[in-house]
Amino acid sequence: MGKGEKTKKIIIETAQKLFAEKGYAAVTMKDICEVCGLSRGGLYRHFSSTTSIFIAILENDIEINSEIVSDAIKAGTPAIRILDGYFSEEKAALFREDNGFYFAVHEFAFHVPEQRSYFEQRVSAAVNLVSMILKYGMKTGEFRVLDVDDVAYHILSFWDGLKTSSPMLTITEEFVDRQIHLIKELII
Amino acid sequence: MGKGEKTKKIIIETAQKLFAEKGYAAVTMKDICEVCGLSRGGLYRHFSSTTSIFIAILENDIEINSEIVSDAIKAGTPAIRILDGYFSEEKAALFREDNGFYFAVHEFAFHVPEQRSYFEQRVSAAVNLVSMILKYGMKTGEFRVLDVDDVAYHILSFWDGLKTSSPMLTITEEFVDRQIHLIKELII
Amino acid sequence: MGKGEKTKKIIIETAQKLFAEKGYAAVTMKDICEVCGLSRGGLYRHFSSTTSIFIAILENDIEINSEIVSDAIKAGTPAIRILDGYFSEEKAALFREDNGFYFAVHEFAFHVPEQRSYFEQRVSAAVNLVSMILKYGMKTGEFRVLDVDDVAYHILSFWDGLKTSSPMLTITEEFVDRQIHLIKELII
Amino acid sequence: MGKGEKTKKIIIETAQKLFAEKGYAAVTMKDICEVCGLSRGGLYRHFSSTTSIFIAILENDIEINSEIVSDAIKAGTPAIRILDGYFSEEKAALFREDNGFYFAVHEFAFHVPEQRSYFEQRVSAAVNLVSMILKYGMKTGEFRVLDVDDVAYHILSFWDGLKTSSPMLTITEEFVDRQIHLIKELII
DNA sequence: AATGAATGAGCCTTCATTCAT
DNA sequence: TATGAATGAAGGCTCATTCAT
Repeated sequence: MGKGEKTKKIIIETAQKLFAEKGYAAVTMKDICEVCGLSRGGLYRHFSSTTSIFIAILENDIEINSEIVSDAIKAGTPAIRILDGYFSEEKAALFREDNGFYFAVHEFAFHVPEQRSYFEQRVSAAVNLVSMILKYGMKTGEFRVLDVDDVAYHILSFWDGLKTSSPMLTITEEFVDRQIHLIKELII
Repeated sequence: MGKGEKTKKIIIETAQKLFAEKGYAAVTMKDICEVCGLSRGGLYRHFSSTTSIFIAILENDIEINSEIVSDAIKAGTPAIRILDGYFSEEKAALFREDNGFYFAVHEFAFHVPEQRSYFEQRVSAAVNLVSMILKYGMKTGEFRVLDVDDVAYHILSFWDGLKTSSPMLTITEEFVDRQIHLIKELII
Repeated sequence: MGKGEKTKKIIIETAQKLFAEKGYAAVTMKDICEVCGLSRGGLYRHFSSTTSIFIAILENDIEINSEIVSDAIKAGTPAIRILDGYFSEEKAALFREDNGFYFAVHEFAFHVPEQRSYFEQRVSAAVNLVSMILKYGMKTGEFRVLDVDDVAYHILSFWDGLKTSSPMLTITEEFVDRQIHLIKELII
Repeated sequence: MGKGEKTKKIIIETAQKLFAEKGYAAVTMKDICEVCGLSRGGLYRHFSSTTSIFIAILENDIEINSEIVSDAIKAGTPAIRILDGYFSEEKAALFREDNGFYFAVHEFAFHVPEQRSYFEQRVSAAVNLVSMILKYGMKTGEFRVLDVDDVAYHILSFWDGLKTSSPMLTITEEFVDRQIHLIKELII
């Protein structure tokens, strides 16, 4: 990896933390310079705007959950186990310190309409993931839902609401566990 | 209402539309001057920052649903009818043009931590409202839920996710109707 | 004249001197702030670029020679006298301290192609002026030229060359007088 | 010619076109890097500023007209023929695409006073050239002028005005031919 | 109450210039 | 010789904020 690539990687990783902390709109190029320990000109050599940095973060931040899930399905893991895995990851995300990045993604999509495709991709990827698990659970006879896609979207939307608000609310683990329990009742 | 009060009202109403359109962070005092047709000094006579204007909007925007619901309960309206009313209002909000204001409220809460109480109040008021309906439905025997508060929060979080993302996604009426149907199955 | 108008006038007049001194391309908004004793924001309230300031100067700098000449013609002043008057003004311009403004106008026309109309107007106005004098002199029998327009353009081009180079060369009064004498021989 | 010399030559030639197109003041080292296909460091190895590059261009661009003219005189070519040759070269320059370089030279002289000697040399070389032709024409009895130097400077100044403005004005060949004709009448 | 002129701070952006490789 | 990463200074531009009118 060349020197330029290394710097780019540092920028992407450091900036992501900053966006998680301050949201999308409040971050300036100057802020990013500071946290990266780079001069103005040095940062501009690699990125010309916060928008382009954010896009680079999104491209770098592709979730690989999908593979984990399809591998588990191939391996014959019980659907409920896979679902639990998914839920515990989502739960963990709620309590991670970079918890605010999820909100920043929403803010980015709101403020930069021409880049909404990234947002839409994330949403549909997530819906597909949940759908995949549900369909598999239907096949194994573990789950019983009326319309897989609707339920998948419902679950997604629920998590979305929770994750978007979590930086602003005090949420306890027990509370999240009860919510997870509730969803599981809905589909079993 | 004195002239000052009138101007204040105009500012609050006009600015709310602007926040709905551009979100919280992107709106400047200058923007508000322009849409209100006021000069800089004129606006500052009434408000000293976008934050204070946003707070005034929030205070002005207190939802009166609560009364409608409690009145309906007193009147002995079937719980399912009340719930349907609530849902159709939420649905309507998704397709209103000021659809983005809901997102702006989240942005405000994220960026102005010291004012999160407004956000928390809104959330808890909404949870209480749904709780009230659910409890009433339990009493009338129309609904059957395990834990009223958990379900209320679940429903809230679902709507929250939907409303927060709706400005960025294309959502159809049929889709929302199916989601509402799904929730109703969950509690009946 | 309102306060804004006054400030605008000050900017136009002060900036013209600066352009005369430094040329068009080398002048920055910051420079103009400094010479005008205005803050950045204060200057930007009135003009958004050096280009717009330069245009305002050009609009303000319309030469009124044309009227002087036509008045003189109406009054029956000998053509040679009118021509002498024109030449002595041009000569004076060569030795004035704002001598460089003429070059700045050329620079402006070169660097801002979309605004060349101002340059073309100046050139054709000047040609017309000289033409007018020559035609009058032909009528009074004082001058004898083959083609009035060609000679007018020739004279203009000569002065243009002199004026454009004068800030960079050391030119003496005697030299200019001899050149004027030469032109007069050409047309008499 | 070593590799360094070759690169230097490329820079000088490529940069001259750029100066002809954009003038002196608007060209940056970065621009020159780009048109030369050189990196920043690569360019700086040879030249340390746009000024030094411009000077190198001027040194490289010494006109050899003088020799052509003196050779023609030695060969006994009629003065009018030599003058015509000079004029047609000047005319050609007006319609060449690097037409703007002449203006760039003026700009350079205006903005870099400490290097005006190059400008002065060019002017006096040109005056001398025309003087030489005129004197020769006087000797052969072809021309009749009062003061050779004054007329030479007059002619020069006329061309200078034309060449300096030509990038900004639309000039036709017929127009230039008529102007040349006019000058010839002046001296014959 | 309201206007709009002015200030000054702060971010954006582009370069000239240097330097390790 | 040449590359391209990095610095830092300079100028552009926008705003929040104040103030005389």
